[in-house]
Amino acid sequence: MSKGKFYITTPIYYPSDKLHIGHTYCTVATDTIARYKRMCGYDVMFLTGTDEHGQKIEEKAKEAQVTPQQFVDNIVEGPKGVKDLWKLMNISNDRFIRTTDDYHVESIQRIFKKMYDNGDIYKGAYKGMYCTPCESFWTESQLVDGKCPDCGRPVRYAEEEAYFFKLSKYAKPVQDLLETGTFLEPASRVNEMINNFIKPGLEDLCVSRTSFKWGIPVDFDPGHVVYVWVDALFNYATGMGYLNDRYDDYDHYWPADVHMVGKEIVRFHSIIWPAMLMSVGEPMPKKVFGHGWLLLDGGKMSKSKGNVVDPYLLAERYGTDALRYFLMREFPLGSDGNFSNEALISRINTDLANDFGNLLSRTVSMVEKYFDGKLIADRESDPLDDDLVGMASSLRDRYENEMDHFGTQAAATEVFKVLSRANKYVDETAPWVLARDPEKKPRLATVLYNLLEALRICVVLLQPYMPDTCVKAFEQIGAPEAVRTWESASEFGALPADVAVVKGDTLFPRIDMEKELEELENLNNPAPAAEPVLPDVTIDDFAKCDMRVVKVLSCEAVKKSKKLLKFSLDDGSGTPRQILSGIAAFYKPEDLVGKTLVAILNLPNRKMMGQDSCGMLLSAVKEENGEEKLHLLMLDDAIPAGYRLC
RNA sequence: GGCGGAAUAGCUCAGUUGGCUAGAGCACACGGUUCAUACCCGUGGUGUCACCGGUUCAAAUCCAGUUUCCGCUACCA
Repeated sequence: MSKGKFYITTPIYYPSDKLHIGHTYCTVATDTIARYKRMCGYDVMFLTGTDEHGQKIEEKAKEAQVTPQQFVDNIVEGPKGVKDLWKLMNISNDRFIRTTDDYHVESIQRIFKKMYDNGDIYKGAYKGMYCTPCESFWTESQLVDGKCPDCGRPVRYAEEEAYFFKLSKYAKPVQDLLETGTFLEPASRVNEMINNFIKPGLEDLCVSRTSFKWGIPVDFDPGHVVYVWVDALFNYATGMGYLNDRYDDYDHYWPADVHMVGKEIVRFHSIIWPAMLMSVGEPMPKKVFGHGWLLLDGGKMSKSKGNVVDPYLLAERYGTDALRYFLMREFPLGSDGNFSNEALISRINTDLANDFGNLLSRTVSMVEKYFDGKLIADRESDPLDDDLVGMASSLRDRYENEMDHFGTQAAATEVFKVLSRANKYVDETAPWVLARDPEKKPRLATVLYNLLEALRICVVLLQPYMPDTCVKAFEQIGAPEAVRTWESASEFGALPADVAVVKGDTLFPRIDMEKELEELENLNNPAPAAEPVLPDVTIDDFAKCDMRVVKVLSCEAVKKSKKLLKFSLDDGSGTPRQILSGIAAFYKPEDLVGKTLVAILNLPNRKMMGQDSCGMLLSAVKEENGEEKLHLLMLDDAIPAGYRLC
């Protein structure tokens, strides 16, 4: 009965922080595909996990004053950790690999040795500019004014003994792999990889470090730890038992059918990973699929921007299935999508509550009302039925077509076209009119049966998206296990003729958009504790500040600086005063010319970017959503320059 | 700087190899309906298809150039 094996993976996530909606997106996408394949009858293996080594985690653990192992244990296994999140999102992974698992560590050591023995890993020197206090290497381009970008101290040229992987040796076969077939999708990424990396010449890859300890030791050379990408990428193989005894289905599942990855790591999966597999003589995965990102307001989600979206909050508020559906329906997998609360709620209301939930509700209600919950077996069909029956019968084919190319968005759209057609069918057939005439009972039963069947087929196909909701829907329309299958989705008429329904809870309650957006806003931005008022000062202290009204004579951006604007100001003295202000992110220089502002004049002069700044412009500042908001104090232009504030 | 992508309705986007009066969903307005979750059904579009040339019987689609945005990547006084 099995159509063969299907091995699919997510990237293994880096647990230096809690995961956000972006990680959730990737994992839900992989899960949806995995569930789809299982439903089709494939022997599916779905692997996800965490990539737990590296310097950053070592540092984070140090900050938190725990061991690195304790640190990652907490984020992976702890409350609201990675595993909890996947449980909440109803992720159906068959295995979960942690790169700190014993078997993985042993495998990696064997793999490293294997590549060393066959000459693809050799000892060399890692060269670069080194900052001793930070224990970090920097490339020339990372340096700021020739100094360490972290601490600003001088760096020196240094060499560190390290192992290298002969990536260059595999440039040609990797290029061939990328250029032939459909190894890397979307195809637009292929050119990016070839033009940016392969054509300019691949450099050998540094695969060991001595500057930190939190990693897998190179067992034949103490002091070296295996660098991330060897450690991380091979999880896809070690998780199946490659070179370890923990699992023994590597031969069965390898090569992977799809590695789902974010576009930021396409490079590692489409160049380095194949090269390393070639080195150890293993077959290539069949496909790497680079999905897009969820953007917020058109920009990348990032912790420093403070705009990460919390999947826990959304799933708990709207339900896991609603969130899953939204993520899969709103954007095509290959491109970026804009996430917004408004889009989420709108999608839930229109698709799930109005079209799907309400159709189920009205259909089941009518069967209860007109037939006491159990249809009679008599039938009377009508040409009015043909369109709906035809669409529902052929839905599986259109859906399959899309799903086989990761078209989760398009496949869901096809399903909803049928649901929408069914709503129209209710209107066309007007069952409430039929119900008034006892003679029309067979016709009425036919109409309601057709609706239940259309629903059933749609629900079968929605299972990969919304597993829990679909079970509830099946229960309501009285669909036994046998008619919840992939096979049954292509047969219109699989439900028993005298099917009995059971009205249940509303699947998706409608959400009041305005109210909800407001509440979300409050949840995400808990009214910040008003900044405490500073300790008292005396009137004399205040009087020491010489604050004056100034007029902007000219204003220009400071070259090479992202933040600074250079002002020439009329302070009433007759000589222009120069002040530099770090507000370029908030104002265009030309908009400020002629404005009336306030400056403190008696601050010590200060050099910025080599230029003098004589005083400081006053602004109103507040931090919102982790983002600084700033407004210059602007006064009535009627106030002349040089007036003092008191 | 190099390579790539994008620009279509108020919003989000479809539009395969050139071929009917350029489409969908959302939002909005009006009408219908009462089985249903204030839901559903119908009707409603004057869009310079970013701009400018060109090829063609015919261009949102192909070609050259321009602008803006984005991605990957490199680098520099």
